[in-house]
Amino acid sequence: MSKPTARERILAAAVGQIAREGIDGVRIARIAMEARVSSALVHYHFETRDALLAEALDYSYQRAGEARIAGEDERPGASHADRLQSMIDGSLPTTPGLTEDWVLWVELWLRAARHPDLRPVAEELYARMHAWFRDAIAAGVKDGEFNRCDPDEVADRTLALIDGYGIRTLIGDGAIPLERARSAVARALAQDLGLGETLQAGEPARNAARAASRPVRTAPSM
Amino acid sequence: MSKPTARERILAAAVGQIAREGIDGVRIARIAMEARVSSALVHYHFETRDALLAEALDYSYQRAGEARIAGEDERPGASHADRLQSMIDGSLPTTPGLTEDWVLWVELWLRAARHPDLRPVAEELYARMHAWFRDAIAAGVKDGEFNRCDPDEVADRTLALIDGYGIRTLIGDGAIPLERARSAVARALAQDLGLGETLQAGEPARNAARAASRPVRTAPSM
DNA sequence: ACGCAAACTGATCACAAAGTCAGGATGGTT
DNA sequence: AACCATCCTGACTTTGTGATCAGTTTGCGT
Repeated sequence: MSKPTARERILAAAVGQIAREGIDGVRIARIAMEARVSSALVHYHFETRDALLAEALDYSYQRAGEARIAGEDERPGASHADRLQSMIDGSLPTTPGLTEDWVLWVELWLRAARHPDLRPVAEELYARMHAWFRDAIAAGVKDGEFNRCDPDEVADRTLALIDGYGIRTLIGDGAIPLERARSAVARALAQDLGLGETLQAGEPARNAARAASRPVRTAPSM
Repeated sequence: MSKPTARERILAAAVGQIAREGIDGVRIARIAMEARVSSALVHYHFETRDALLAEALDYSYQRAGEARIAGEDERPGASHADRLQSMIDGSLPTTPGLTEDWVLWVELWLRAARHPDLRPVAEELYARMHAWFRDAIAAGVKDGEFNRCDPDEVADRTLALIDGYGIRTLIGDGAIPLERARSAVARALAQDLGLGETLQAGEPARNAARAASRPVRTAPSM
């Protein structure tokens, strides 16, 4: 991967521009400039503007989803709680790269809301994330690290919280700082799983009976 | 309001088109057609396309936020839990009108993420929603209907859940049906407030001491 | 060295869409 | 009736941009 081909440069420029300017803001002349090629070459490699955008989005979604999951998937010594925490971190807009992914993700939401034919794309991405969380939670339950619960439901709720808090931080760190979003999601998940206040320093529940006798916390902390 | 002026028809057409086609998809020729005026008149009433769009969005956001809050605000006999529940219903895309509002809302997210100067607009809308939930929760706590908790934090979490589940249903009823989203948000909130499984048939906590000795539920229901 | 296909370019076309302008209709005031 | 301001229109100009095309360069197989 030392010398990216012109085609790859075009694709990369397209992805960057979609994130920065939005799908509708993409201009092939600008892509050409950014990739240091003539705009005619863009049309040589990609039939039409829409085809280029479709391929760029597909490429980006695929890459983002895989990187997120692959990165956190096979970690030998980590506890289930640790894996969940780092997956949450990798799912919130914690880095510039992830923020870019988020913007594309929101763009997909919007288009899917308007064009039903895009919904399968969005649903598949959701399904992948859901499956990851569901399996991680189920595994933790099976190993006695977490309380008994419905992994599907907890996974859904966690995804919703990630999306909700993620959006909020994306819009402006003023409203909800990233760190607060992180801990809020983690704490809610820890609560669902019967851990303490946090995923990281999780005092494992070991058995549901003990958890069942623990008093409910009166306030979600201050 | 029997005879909407041409200016109003133009504005209404703009709002509708933004929701249907997206901000970038708006064509003033089409707006003119829809409002049964010439496209020159659009430019007569609105300096420029951007000015029209800005006014249309502002109008729509203002209206949506106010309608949502005003509708659920002053209800005489309702319990705090009931008011929360109906506010949740009014905040999820439960009707075609609300779905349209949602699409505009997501569009604002996207733009605010890219253009920091739009963030105050988004943050103000969030602040309004947050304040409503915070106050409603605090009032319920004060009256002993809910458990003691940090209203600010519970409000934030509720908003995050609304956004997260709302998006999910917006994208396709296939993934998460609206009804499941509704109950999921309500159940999570009920849990935070120390109620039973649901907001509607809430068994009031009355005092925090009793709530503190209640066992944590082992599973978020099936 | 030759030939040939793939990669690439500058110039240009075609068209959609925002914005302008000169003037016509309408309704109110004196 | 005469006047004027507001509302409104059809026709036109301008611009930005996606797409095309004729032709040039590059690299590779024989």
